[in-house]
Amino acid sequence: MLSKSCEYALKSILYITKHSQNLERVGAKNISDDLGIPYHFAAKLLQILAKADIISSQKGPNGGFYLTAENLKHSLADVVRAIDGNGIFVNCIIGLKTCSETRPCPLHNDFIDIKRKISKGFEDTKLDEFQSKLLSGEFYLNNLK
Amino acid sequence: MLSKSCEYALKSILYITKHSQNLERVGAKNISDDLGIPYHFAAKLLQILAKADIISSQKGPNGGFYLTAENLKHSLADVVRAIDGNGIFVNCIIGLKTCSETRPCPLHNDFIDIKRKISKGFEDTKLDEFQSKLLSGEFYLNNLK
DNA sequence: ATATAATAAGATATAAAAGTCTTTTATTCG
DNA sequence: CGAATAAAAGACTTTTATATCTTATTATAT
Repeated sequence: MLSKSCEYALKSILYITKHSQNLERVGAKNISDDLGIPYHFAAKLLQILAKADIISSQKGPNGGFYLTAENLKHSLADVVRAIDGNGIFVNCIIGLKTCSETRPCPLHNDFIDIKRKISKGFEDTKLDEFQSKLLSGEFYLNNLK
Repeated sequence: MLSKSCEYALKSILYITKHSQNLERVGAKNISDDLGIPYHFAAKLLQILAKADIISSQKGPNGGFYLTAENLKHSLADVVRAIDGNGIFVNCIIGLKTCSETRPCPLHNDFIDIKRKISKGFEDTKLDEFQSKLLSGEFYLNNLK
């Protein structure tokens, strides 16, 4: 469904959303340790997200990743697009490049609605609305604790 | 979303469904040529499907792959399960092994319905009901013609 | 018997994804 | 200023998925 990289990126941004209120910074090390993502791998993904303006970063002591009001307006779909591209939202289910409304594959009609639902699922989840939900603590982000 | 192998398998079974009425046989060569799947790769996938009793096969001259009434009762979900497993239907969207109803990840509730829809999409498409639809000819199975 | 075509196994190649390591740059703070 | 910190950047390796090819076996039709 999603690449491992994308899963990691989503977990990471959920982690930052939860652990960074009012511009508080979270280090790549914490993210990597708590979520069980290899450090350098996490760092790379965070850099991509920062470059795409989905998260903010600060170098140096007490530096780390954080979310501005602007950042918090992003949806999870933005994260998916930054890492995996938007194939999952638009590509033909059996991988036909020429599949379209006017030249549909046999499964096209059965899956347009499903793809719309997937799209909506990621699009509707904006980080700011999500933050309070995350803080409630009834959700789990890793496999260990 | 689906692995390339799974896309190929779905295309192949749709091809057989369309080109094999009443136990008529379709060669792996035809499938491979018409769908643009490397011959030996297609053959391997078809063997998996045959072993899983999703399609039937016949060796020797005029042999090939075909669908019995029994085979035609299968859904596309069976094909997906035979090739990719059922992860797409049940796995956590961010890959948490411990994600469940009682220990949900932050996205769990947003995606249970979507996963159900995906499941239903593949499950509802039984080959027999599908055959007439395919024969109408308003659907396309390859990128070329 | 011979030709056909699936079945099977395995060698090899290529590409993409995942993971690791090292160096550079920006920033804070003593 | 200089040392420490932490992100940025990019090179590199490993692993996994995909693809290609070879060779041999088995079943079946004519």
